[in-house]
Amino acid sequence: MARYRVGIETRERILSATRRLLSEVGIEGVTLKAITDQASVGAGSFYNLFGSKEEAVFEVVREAIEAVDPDPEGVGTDTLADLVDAFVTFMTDSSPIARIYLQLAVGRGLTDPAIAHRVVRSHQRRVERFADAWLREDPSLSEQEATRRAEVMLASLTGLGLSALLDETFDMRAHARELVPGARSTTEG
Amino acid sequence: MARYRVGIETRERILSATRRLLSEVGIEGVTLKAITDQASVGAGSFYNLFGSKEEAVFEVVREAIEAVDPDPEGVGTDTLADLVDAFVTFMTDSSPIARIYLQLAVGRGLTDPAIAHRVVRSHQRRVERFADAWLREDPSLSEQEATRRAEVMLASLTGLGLSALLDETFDMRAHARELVPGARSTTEG
DNA sequence: TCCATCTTTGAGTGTACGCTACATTTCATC
DNA sequence: GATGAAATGTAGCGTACACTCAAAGATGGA
Repeated sequence: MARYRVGIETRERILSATRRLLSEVGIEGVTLKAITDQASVGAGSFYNLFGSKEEAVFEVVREAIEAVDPDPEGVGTDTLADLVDAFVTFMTDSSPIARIYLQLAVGRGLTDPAIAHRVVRSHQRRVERFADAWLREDPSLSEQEATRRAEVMLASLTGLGLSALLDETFDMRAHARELVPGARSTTEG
Repeated sequence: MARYRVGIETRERILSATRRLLSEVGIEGVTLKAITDQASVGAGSFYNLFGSKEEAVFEVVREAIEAVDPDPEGVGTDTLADLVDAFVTFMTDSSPIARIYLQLAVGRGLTDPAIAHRVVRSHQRRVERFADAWLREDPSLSEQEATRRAEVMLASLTGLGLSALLDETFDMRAHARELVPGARSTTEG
């Protein structure tokens, strides 16, 4: 499937339409008709390239989950402030993808154990990364304590991100900055 | 509508069935047939008492949201620890309803501005309540600073709650306890 | 007991959905 | 330009859903 140039382009138009619909209308608004209309493609073409509607949705969602992770190259070197900053940027600048991610994690993850598992796994990877940064920040910490702090910090960031997505006037960056030790009450941009 | 005794009883059977379905099958499993079967009622009876399926679902969720707040009579007296405890209890003990609440707040709020507004409003009321508690805990705080801390605290609780709902092994209460100043590292139950 | 009013029933309506069948057109290769 | 594979558009299938309606039954004040 999708061996020729046009087929590949069509596939991308479909994914793009699906992504857009997911972020703007939510998972309930993603009907086959909506996708094919948005992509200017017939239903037959769709099923020539994807096995089911879910398959296209999953593809988009998979990309969204991966996009949460900040700059994979920086593993083991970035500071807490870097990680927090990357998370905030993801939530505010890439808000359509962030919306999809949260909608998926909450909307489907809470009922579908398979999705819940995926979300939890990627969450744990992020916790490890934050815990490492905590240890670098304060080497006297026990590994357990670092993990605990990472867990709370990520939970806070997720909650703040949720507020930001629901309320456009919410200044997520300012609040998030307060989570980083040593950065308290600084007003620098 | 529902002026006679039987009508009132039917209404309650329907709400009860809806509540049960919401918590056991999730919002997607709540079909009219499921509700009316579960309540042993014809579709016509349902529409004699409710204007739409959404109306019944909303009623159940509204009741659930009210249950989040600990003892509304105690406004202005409960401590931070009380408030945190009530939130944790809601998330862990009433987890089916908490699931629905989060699913609705996030799943719908992210796409429907009207719902987003409702969620933000009820969130702000809770923030005020937490801010008051912060001020009582530490009267030297400015109102602004108290609100800021309340905001972050609630975000953290929401995030931790999400983790708890996604991952059954997650100990939300232990993590939440660390958010309350002065409670650090205590292990008392 | 009567009877106006409230309540229940469930077959039926319209609609939206995911998906398929298939005839037609476009594409890459020779 | 002939060929076969790939890609496309459309009409429509079956299903599931929320919701309606007319007729029958239950209720309770007089």
